[in-house]
Amino acid sequence: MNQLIPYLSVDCVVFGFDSDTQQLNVLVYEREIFDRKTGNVNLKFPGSIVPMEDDLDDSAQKVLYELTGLKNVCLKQFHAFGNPDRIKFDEEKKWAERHYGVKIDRVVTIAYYALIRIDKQNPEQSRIRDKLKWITPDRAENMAFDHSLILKYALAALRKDVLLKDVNGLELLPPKFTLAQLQSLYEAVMGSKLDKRNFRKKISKASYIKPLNEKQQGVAHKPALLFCFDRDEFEKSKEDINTFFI
Amino acid sequence: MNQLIPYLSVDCVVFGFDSDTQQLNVLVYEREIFDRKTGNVNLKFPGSIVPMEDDLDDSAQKVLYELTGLKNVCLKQFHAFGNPDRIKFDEEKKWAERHYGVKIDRVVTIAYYALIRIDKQNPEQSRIRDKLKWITPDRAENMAFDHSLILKYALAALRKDVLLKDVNGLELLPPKFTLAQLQSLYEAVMGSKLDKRNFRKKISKASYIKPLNEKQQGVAHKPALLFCFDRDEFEKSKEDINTFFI
DNA sequence: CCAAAAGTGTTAGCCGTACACCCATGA
DNA sequence: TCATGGGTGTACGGCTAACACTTTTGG
Repeated sequence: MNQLIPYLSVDCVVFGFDSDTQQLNVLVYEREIFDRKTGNVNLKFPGSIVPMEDDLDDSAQKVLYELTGLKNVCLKQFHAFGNPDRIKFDEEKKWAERHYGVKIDRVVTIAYYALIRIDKQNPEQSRIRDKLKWITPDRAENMAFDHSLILKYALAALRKDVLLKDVNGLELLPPKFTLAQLQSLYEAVMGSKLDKRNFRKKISKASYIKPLNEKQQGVAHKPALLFCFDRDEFEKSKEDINTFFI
Repeated sequence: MNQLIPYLSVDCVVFGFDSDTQQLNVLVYEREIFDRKTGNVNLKFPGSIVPMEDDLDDSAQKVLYELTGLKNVCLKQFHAFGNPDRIKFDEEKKWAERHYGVKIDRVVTIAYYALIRIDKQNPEQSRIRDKLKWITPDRAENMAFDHSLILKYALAALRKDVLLKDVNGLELLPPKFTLAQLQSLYEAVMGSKLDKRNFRKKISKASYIKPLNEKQQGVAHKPALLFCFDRDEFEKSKEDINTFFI
């Protein structure tokens, strides 16, 4: 028997920021199914079918928890993908059927992005599972289903949300960070270079980014002052946006 | 038999702008079902269940076409609403079942907003059906299902998209418009007052808003110069956004 | 003492903001 | 001639953008 209405799933584009390479990364799940070597057909974003009784946001949080052991992660729904042909091949359908144990012809997915810290010291991070790995967005062509498209949308949504402070990119940084890390994060998200002095002048006016009395340690150059992020001040500062771009 | 997976629907929040009252309006469908007089429980946004073989965006376009006779309307998906309890009452379920002819326990809806011109001269507008009416957002408390919440999200999404030029508010104005109309549109969308002279200075720098050699007629005051909107210039001008709000 | 990244100031032009009066038209 | 909304300019302060050298540390 074929299904009569589309299945519903959530998929999570998990962003991390690697301060060493100064690049955004995304967490992908590696399926070991096809031996076609074209592109990244074995890579997909982690997701799951939404059970009849579960809320969408809860489903997404659950996926994240199972992957990373993290709770209360910054998670944002950004688009629903519902092209009837988004599961392109029969073998994809079979994979999905094996994976979920139901017969599947069509799945509409609600996509979320999440911001987490890539933090090798953090014990919770060790829960990031086998079969999951970080890749950079430019290596994400030709993923399974329409997941390369989902990533494009996720990046655009992240950029938009950061521009309007709908989300805070600082979720991607460790609790104590340097201005250089912060700048390279903004550069990675916006996809453009910024002037160091002008950037610092601007940031010094942001009440929600606060200097600590603490410096970097063990670096072979002048140690940088560490800063932290004040969530409450950030929330307050959102109200000041009123000008529009012509 | 109860359903095993959620139904999927699209709902459309259709925005229009009334230049006379200088207010945003939304198009609502009036159900004549309940005689509870609490709030607007009989008002909902037009929508439909998504058939197994239809694309989400196409479904939304179809809903709009059936309502207004308009094609190629500016239409933007902004959020999926999937709380398992969003259809709150048994009588709501029964209404939905009568309306769609299937047994319904849960519906996840993908919400779109659309921008159309309220234009009494336009013959296509005459196709706006009985049972549909324009109301202002502040009169939309307590609508059916979670539609009051959907409206809040729609307004926020519209504001955000207009701020970032992801969408053009000018879709709400007639092809030839005055700067006063344009200003009151921006004020309505942003929810704030703007200074006339400063607004005009800003607009005069926007390459995509072009003066015509034509004036208002039949008004009991100095007739205003008419302007029009250049879609191509608008698309080009999007690239200039690179600064972020601190 | 060398390499590496941190940290810092000035200038010029542009943009946002605040503010008040005359003009063209139809009634 | 009056009521109505259209249309205009200026000055100030703050922001953006462009640009290069000194400082501190570990190796």
